[in-house]
Amino acid sequence: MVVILNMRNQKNVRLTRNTKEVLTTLALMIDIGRKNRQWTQNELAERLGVSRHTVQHLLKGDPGIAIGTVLEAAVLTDVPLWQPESANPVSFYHTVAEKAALLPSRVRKSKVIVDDNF
Amino acid sequence: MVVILNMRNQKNVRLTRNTKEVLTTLALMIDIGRKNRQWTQNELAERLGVSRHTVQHLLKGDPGIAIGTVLEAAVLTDVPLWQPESANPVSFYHTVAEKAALLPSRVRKSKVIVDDNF
DNA sequence: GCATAATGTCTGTTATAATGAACATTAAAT
DNA sequence: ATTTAATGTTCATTATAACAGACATTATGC
Repeated sequence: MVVILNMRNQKNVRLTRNTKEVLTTLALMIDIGRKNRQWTQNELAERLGVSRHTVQHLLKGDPGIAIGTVLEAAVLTDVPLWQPESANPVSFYHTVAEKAALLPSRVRKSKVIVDDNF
Repeated sequence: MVVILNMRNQKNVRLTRNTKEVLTTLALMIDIGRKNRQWTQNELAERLGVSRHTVQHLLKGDPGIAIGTVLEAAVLTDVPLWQPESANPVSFYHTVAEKAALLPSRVRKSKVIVDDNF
């Protein structure tokens, strides 16, 4: 017998070890950027337009924080996401968008494709 | 006179053009991974432990989705975050952690440092 | 060592993200 | 062309992220 209880919100989303690793690393990089810029948690909160309370959770790697807020923090503190250094985000987006355009708009179970080289 | 109204939640967090770009690119990459794996939105939702509704918002680049959910989706669909190909996540984390350990635990306004090379 | 600003931690409240369900639409396989 | 599964869209409800505020702790600059 399997009982699923309240499988509804972020708190109950099972996170892989990998995901936790990425999450804490990202938070750490943002905090490093913040310190290098000599910003207090309050200053970062103001720049983001959120409360200090939220920033603290963000810096701890809380999985429940809105992704928009976290990415904005990453951008403000110059944390590199994909592009190692060069390769501006816009052109990278277009590269991805072009790949996406080649795929069918829906998935329908029949043939099997396992290929995704970014 | 400056009026700040309801500057409280994710909906009101101003996002940079850059952040939006990153957000939609990430969502697109996840969707590509999903399709390559022949997963329906429902299947992805089940694997994530969230509703299909949430998955749809996630795939549209909704900034309000919990970052834990989005990163988990990225991991499940093999979307690379930082490391172009090699460099496993664990060692990368330690590299960042070591950098962080060298910084003071608090920020106090006096001298100015502007350096953050990841 | 001292002063104090920065950070840690807690609480009650509010806004909203996430949910489930239902129905409409549309693209892919036949 | 037809069938039907996948996706799009809406809605009321519920769980919780984010909030303000207050106080405790502690690291940093002096």
